[in-house]
Amino acid sequence: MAKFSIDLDKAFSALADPTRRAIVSRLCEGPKSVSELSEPFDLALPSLLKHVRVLEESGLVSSEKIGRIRTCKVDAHALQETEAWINRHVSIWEKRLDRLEAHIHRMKRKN
Amino acid sequence: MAKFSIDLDKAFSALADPTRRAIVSRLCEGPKSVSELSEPFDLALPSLLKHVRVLEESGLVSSEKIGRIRTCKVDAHALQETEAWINRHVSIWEKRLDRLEAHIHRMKRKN
DNA sequence: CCAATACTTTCCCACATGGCTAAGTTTTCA
DNA sequence: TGAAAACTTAGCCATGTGGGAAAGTATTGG
Repeated sequence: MAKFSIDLDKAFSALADPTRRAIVSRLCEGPKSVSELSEPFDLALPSLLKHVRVLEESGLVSSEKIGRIRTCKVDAHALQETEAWINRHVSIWEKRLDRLEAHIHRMKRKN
Repeated sequence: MAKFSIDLDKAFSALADPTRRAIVSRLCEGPKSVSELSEPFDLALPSLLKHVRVLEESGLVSSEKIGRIRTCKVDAHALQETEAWINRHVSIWEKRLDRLEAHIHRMKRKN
């Protein structure tokens, strides 16, 4: 099976921070420069930039610098992969939950 | 709107650790005691216990101590809530991605 | 060509996290 | 009752994370 091109550890921990979830949400509205991105946050630029770097490392966001402006955008491909993984994982959980419930049911019968 | 009873920050950061994802997976097979849980891991008991505590704080796992044995299990309710949130969020992302793609499409036309 | 703009780098700090060992505590069983 | 089992607590350590200020580096626009 093909290896994941996204890293779950990195994806989950990237999304564990509310500021970063907000950044992803804003970028879903359309690409933005670093300073545009920083507007709604009460954060110094270097701090915001760190969040952007974390999101880039996770593969959820990508950016390109043209002239003096770095434009950031959501990486549609990575998002779709994340979504695909989530769907798969949720279905695994569902199956296991069914088993768990069946197990609990059996236990109750025995009492 | 009703407040979430699970905390996204905590849920995501709980799942960001591979050991904790493995614990959740094992618990999906059925409830387990702390020492049963620890078997496949090369971890001292207190370290494993810390992971369990993190999962409990996130609401994904619950446990009960009877006698000297603490039995841990996946919290089906919290899992379903997490799943529900994920589904909702993915659909928000999809809508926004559509908008993003439409935006890119418009940009391309202008060139 | 020089000032303003837009990052970027380089530190620094406080606190959280993940690991450990050692020393409890509480139950259970012989 | 007294040792073994199953956690639990306390404390230590190294590393990672999220925040900042200050100074540096390109790129413009006038």
